[in-house]
Amino acid sequence: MQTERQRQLSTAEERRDTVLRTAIGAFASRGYFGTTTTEVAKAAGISQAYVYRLFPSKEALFVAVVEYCFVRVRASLEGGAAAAGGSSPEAVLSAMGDAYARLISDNDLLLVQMHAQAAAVSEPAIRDAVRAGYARLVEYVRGASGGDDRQVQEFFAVGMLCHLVAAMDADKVDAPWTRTLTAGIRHY
Amino acid sequence: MQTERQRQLSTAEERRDTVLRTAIGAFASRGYFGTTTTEVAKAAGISQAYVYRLFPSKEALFVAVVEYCFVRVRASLEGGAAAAGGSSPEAVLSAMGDAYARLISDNDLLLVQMHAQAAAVSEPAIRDAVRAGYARLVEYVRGASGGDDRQVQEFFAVGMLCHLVAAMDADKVDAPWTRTLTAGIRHY
DNA sequence: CCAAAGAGTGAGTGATCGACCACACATACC
DNA sequence: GGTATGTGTGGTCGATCACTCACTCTTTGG
Repeated sequence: MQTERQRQLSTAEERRDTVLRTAIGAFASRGYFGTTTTEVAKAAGISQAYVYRLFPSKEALFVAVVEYCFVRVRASLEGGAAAAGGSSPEAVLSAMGDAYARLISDNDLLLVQMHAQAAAVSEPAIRDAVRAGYARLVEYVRGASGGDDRQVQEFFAVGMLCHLVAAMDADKVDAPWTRTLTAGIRHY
Repeated sequence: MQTERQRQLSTAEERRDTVLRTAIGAFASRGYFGTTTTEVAKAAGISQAYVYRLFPSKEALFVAVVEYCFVRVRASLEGGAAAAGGSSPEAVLSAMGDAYARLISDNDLLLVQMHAQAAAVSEPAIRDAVRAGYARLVEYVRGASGGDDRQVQEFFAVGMLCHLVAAMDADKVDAPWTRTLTAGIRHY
């Protein structure tokens, strides 16, 4: 029987995609400095040595993960904007916020963003990636929503507040101060 | 000549203070995971071994640094509130924001805060310190300003936006998106 | 069927990490 | 002066880090 032989090995391109997807979970808890390439390899189901076949360095790997996160965030905002149609800036921004809240109901994406910002201070390559990511994000939000500077700024300020809430797991604490910080922030 | 013999050795308490002050600069760029105890020791002018005489572990040291940062932030806000007298919530919050902006004109304090938030995800002791710090800060801002939930939340949201701006060194980039994010944010 | 190219790994490399100990020196107290 | 206590360091520990190399197995194409 001449059955169509199934491939056992993935192509390098497929593996790179797998690594990018799974590395988000690996980097989420301990960030760039605190996460080892062994942990990334384990999450992707490959050997640590092969990580270095797919990416030239840990830094390049992390930068690729960060860029991948920005792509997903942007795709999520596009979905939100599309759902809102061409209505008022307030409505579009609200729909975007809602889509973003759904995207990060699993916190990993958000945590990687936060760790990337922290690592951006000392690692120029990461800083460039974060800058480029936010540059595209800000301009996209401005264009798609039609909001003014103040509205766009508030949109990102609230997003940053989400980072703080998620990092502290403030949802788990029932107190006046957490209710103040999380007021009006959607959570799925 | 019986001159008053000068002490050559510091007391452990003085050394601990020195370490806390200087460790802010050490932890600022690479955070909890990325900063070595050797770097902390060098910044304080003592041997790495002695760091472990003064603090039981790297984690306990970092927690102490974070708590020290919160104390300084709170003192700064108190100064701002005092300068504003007992005027309207908006005026007090503005004065606090101004005092805070002066405090972090040197970015180290702000960067440590950001790194602490990031490390809080995986290190329970750090998370507790960050939670406690923000709990006190939120309640203090609420009480001293007399602002409502929305005003207090916005105060901290803008603060978080400051973190992002500082991490990316967005001031150094002259572009529409950086102007949007940094609009109205004081900087000394 | 065979050879070139690609996928994938075990077993390391030197360097560096957090932590620790034995020991030297300074101070305080009697 | 002597001794108990506190300040401070050099040297080193096992573990672990990012990264590399030699090698095996699979797939492709003629």
